[in-house]
Amino acid sequence: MAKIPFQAARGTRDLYPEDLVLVRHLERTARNLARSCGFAEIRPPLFEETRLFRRSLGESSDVVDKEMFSVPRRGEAQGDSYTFRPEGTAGVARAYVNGGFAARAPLQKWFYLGPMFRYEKPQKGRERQFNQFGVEAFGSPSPILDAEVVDLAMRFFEALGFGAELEVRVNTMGDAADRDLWRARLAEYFEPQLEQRCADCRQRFQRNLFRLLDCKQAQCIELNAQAPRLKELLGGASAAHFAGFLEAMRALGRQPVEDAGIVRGLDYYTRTVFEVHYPQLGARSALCGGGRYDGLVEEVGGPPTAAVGFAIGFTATELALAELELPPAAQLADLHAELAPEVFLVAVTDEDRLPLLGLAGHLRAALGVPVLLDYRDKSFKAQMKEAGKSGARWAVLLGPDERAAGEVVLRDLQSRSEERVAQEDLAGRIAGATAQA
RNA sequence: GUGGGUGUAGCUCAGUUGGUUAGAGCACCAGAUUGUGGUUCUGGGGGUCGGGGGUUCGAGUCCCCUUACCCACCCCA
Repeated sequence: MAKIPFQAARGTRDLYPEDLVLVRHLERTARNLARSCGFAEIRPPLFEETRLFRRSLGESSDVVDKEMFSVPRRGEAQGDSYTFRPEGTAGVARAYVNGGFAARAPLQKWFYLGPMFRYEKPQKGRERQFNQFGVEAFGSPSPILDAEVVDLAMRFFEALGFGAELEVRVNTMGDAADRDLWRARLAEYFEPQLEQRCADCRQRFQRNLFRLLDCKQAQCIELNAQAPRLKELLGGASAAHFAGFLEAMRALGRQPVEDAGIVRGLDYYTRTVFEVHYPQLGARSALCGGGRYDGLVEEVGGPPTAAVGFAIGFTATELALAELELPPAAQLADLHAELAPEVFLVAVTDEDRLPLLGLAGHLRAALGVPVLLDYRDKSFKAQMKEAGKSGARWAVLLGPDERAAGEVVLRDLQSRSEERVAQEDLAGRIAGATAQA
């Protein structure tokens, strides 16, 4: 490859107009769906004080341990460093507290769209900057809310065209007390068998006990079969919550798959946790993760507040869509039509260029549609070529004859038919024809 | 952080056992007589063969280093 002085930073990519067609489609789908469920958009800053993430995600999480994009502060006292958000929940919870919602309007259902940052080694389906769609609902411990949140995630993928194989896997992490008990039991159970387990598991035993449960090594899977199950240690309130959640899911017509291996990587989860999978995609089938985090708001300085949410990564979603050949060709063509101009103005001679510029301004103001013309001194014929290639519906031709008569030639580039139209009637004529079609 | 693969025009790739001025398709630009597009034809611009070093009479082709990207592991969206 030729020597290029600069390139996009590792793990980042440029989204060109062509790429944004799909991104906007995802965002539009997310916005419409979220709004229909009563979620309002929120946009917290892209970076926060580092300690917010340390506190909320947990010191031992991989994200905090080695994946943070942090920048030192300068000249501002000895403040904490800043970190570009590796996920959305912590910042949204912080915003909830700062906005004083706990006191004035505790029930809030919010969603966000935007980039997240993790300092990881990039590979397929993983970037250092990636977009997420997430929702967070604060102020209710009701399992009905959990179910509605999960349902929203499912509907997002359904709206994009994912088929009936879409699957939601659920589990419960219990509350803090349940988890302490479970952690102790697991430690007792795992310790004597460490010798027989894989090296990764011996590492995990120190770092994050729960992760031993979703190890993929054959011998570890076997050993996990007899491991103490949280479900059996669950306190009454947590058990009732999980049962209520499953019931609400059924009321929504969902059949969640219970999977004790769903153990999310961040510390803040309590009770309900879930992932949306599309098994057809194999190893990369997880498209969405989320759950309840009743302790987080308090953790970041607010009053005890129940909350539940999820995050969907667009990188994985885009990969999955490509795999499934979605959106279908016809819809994709419609989406790409956004890039095409409506009208392309063509000058027959150089003397027609300035009058055409005036006409362009007039049409843009009157119609509010994209109107293009040539800026490269192309010949009349070349301009026609460009008009055709641009995907414009209409070509408007202006030559000396038309100029003398105060008219233009309006050509329909699809039907190849054309007519002469008075310049003052042009906008109305185009608007009329478009409305008819 | 660990391991593997790849790196030739904007894009997708050819380049024989190392041998003269490095090619194709697509894209781009311009023409194919007088004011009309998407097909076709002709012509054109564009590459220090990722970078550095070495072997050789001679390297895109062999060796070493380096860098970027990709893929897998870890972990996750």
